[in-house]
Amino acid sequence: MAIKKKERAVCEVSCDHPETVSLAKKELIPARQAQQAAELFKALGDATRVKMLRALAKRELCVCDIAAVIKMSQSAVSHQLRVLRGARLVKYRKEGKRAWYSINDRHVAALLLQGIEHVRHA
Amino acid sequence: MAIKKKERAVCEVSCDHPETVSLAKKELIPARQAQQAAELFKALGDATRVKMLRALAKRELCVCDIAAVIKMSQSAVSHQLRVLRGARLVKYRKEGKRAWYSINDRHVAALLLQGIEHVRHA
DNA sequence: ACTACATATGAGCAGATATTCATATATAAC
DNA sequence: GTTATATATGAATATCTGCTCATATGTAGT
Repeated sequence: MAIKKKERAVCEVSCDHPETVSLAKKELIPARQAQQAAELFKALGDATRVKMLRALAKRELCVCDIAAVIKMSQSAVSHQLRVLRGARLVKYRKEGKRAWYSINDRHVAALLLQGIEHVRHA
Repeated sequence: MAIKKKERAVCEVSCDHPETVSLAKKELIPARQAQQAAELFKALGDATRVKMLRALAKRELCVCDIAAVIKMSQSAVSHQLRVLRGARLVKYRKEGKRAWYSINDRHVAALLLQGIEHVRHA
């Protein structure tokens, strides 16, 4: 009974196809990788950030230029840039008062564009 | 004064580089596309869904098998499958009581794997 | 030192999200 | 029909997110 209760806590149904399930379990993505991939996609999963990244993929821009281009407040842009920095999707350099942002590398750009292309043809 | 207030509502700073900004504005991704791409990435932006999709990319699985593989409740899996269906990331067929799910197409699989590869080498 | 400006950040709030629990729906076996 | 099983879904809840507003930090010019 204790055992039955424990099993229920994990999975309350029992239609399992043992070989398939054990194979799939062996090939299951490690939790850490899944979490990191999810965080990457999550950082891409906001319309404001997609607009920003798409613009930054074309050219380096300073914060207030980004704000002007996508028509959002400087504060909102700055907060979102922090998210993008945290996910290593953008890099930046300081020049006097300005901070010039650009997309981090071509892999990020490729991923972004692939997502955009996918919805364009769907 | 009314005008100044309106401008502030859009962008309260004024360090714009006019040519760069107007170029970037011209190339700005349409709002609708940005929204759709964001929704696509958002659907990929959860560790549970990444695990599910990664498993479904390898083979077709029924709901309770998915639950067993990723060790989550049937209900939680079913709710997440709805999200994945909504984003057209998975397809399914009914066979008696069972629902067999698989990844929708190779573009989705490619996008997923590209994201996973990116975090693996980062 | 003082002012102006560009950017970053913390608090607060409104809306979204992921899970659990209970239940509904649908199919199959008896 | 009744019962068992597989899946779907609604409600409730706790957590997270994205924005605004106010303010802090840092740099340049006077």
